[in-house]
Amino acid sequence: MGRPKEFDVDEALCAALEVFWRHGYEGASLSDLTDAMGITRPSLYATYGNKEELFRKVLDRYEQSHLCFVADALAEPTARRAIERLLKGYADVLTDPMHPPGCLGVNSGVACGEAGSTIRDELVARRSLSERTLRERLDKAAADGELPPEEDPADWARYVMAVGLGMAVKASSGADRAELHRVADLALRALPSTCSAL
Amino acid sequence: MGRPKEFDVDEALCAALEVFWRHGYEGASLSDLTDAMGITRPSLYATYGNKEELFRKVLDRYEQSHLCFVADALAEPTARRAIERLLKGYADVLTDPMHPPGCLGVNSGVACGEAGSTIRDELVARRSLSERTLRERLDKAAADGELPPEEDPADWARYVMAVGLGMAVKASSGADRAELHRVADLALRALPSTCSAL
DNA sequence: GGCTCACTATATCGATCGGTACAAAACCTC
DNA sequence: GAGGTTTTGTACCGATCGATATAGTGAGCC
Repeated sequence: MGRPKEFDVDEALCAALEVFWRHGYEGASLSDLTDAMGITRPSLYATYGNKEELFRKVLDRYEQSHLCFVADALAEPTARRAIERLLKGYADVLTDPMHPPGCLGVNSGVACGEAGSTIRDELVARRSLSERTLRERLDKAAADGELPPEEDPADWARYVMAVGLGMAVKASSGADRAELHRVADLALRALPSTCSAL
Repeated sequence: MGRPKEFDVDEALCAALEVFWRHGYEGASLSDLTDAMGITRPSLYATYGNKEELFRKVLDRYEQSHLCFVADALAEPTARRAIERLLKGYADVLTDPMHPPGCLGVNSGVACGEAGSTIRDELVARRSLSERTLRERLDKAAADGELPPEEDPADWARYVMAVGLGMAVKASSGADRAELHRVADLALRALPSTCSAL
């Protein structure tokens, strides 16, 4: 019962994603958002809560629709293949002309004012979780003998994450897909030879 | 003639640097700045112009007082030593507990609203200049035979920059000095063996 | 001492920020 | 249709944004 919504909740969320992606969390104003989403301010609050909750919903959608390649990458049989697919897939997302350049999480969470500190913490936590997931994959590689015992999986996970984050900043600055793929190729050269043998 | 200033221009600039470094360009409000600088709003405008000009002055000071190690690093006799000193020195600055974590330029320039777009462009240009300077150092390495002819100095410069930028994001997220040094160590492993021989 | 000049402080500017109160409009059930 | 419920559009809230007008204050010069 009651009056039905005149807009598609998921479609509007997608429009909000575009705005947050381009301008970051604090850089995106409610006017920017409502304009892009094609809805009015009260509709936004009634449907998504407030700006912060909307951003969290956008984040979830972003991860499951643009970062979904991560799970497949980690499922690759070798650590080298996994890391390569991780970095190349990330490079593709960061420079896809269909979307704003760079990474939503990095664009929104590097620095902020007082208002965005909780969002910043949330993004730090999500990145930390990603690194942990990668480390666990590399733990497995170490157990399989793919990573020599003198190598620390945590160090390698941190290194791969750092390269990815750096690619994200470079993408925001205008780097294109080919450039980031070359970055990934050079980054892969650091892997121990026992990794590249497979 | 006239009434003398009651504050030290350079000291106040240093306080402004701290605020911008911590909160980014847009995240730092004029109230944050004047409070930290210990001066009133009209004094700020009379002395530094406006927020944007103040930030540019802060940027210049930042580069010459915290990024001054770059010139020394590039002057190292070998490319490997240069890159190592570049990354290690950068890691030290990013995690120096005397200052806010991360890089002023990265914290301020990844994403922004409408107001900060000219600042963003400026920061992109400065990073581009840094990468160009590094590439020219690697051109020399290639000419010296230190870098094999099949290796592209531009690719290596881009890779090193990406690693540095990634370390900056990780530092903003709480990574410490030792962690970033290990990232740098792994990044250095990618270098061709002809580089590491020296 | 008077004068000039640069700096300081208060108070405020219009614009925009995130967030809502209110009432008209559109749908359902009965 | 009538009543109840939800969404919509408008208009607005207090707070804060960057930026100033204006008046008062303190120093050097004649």
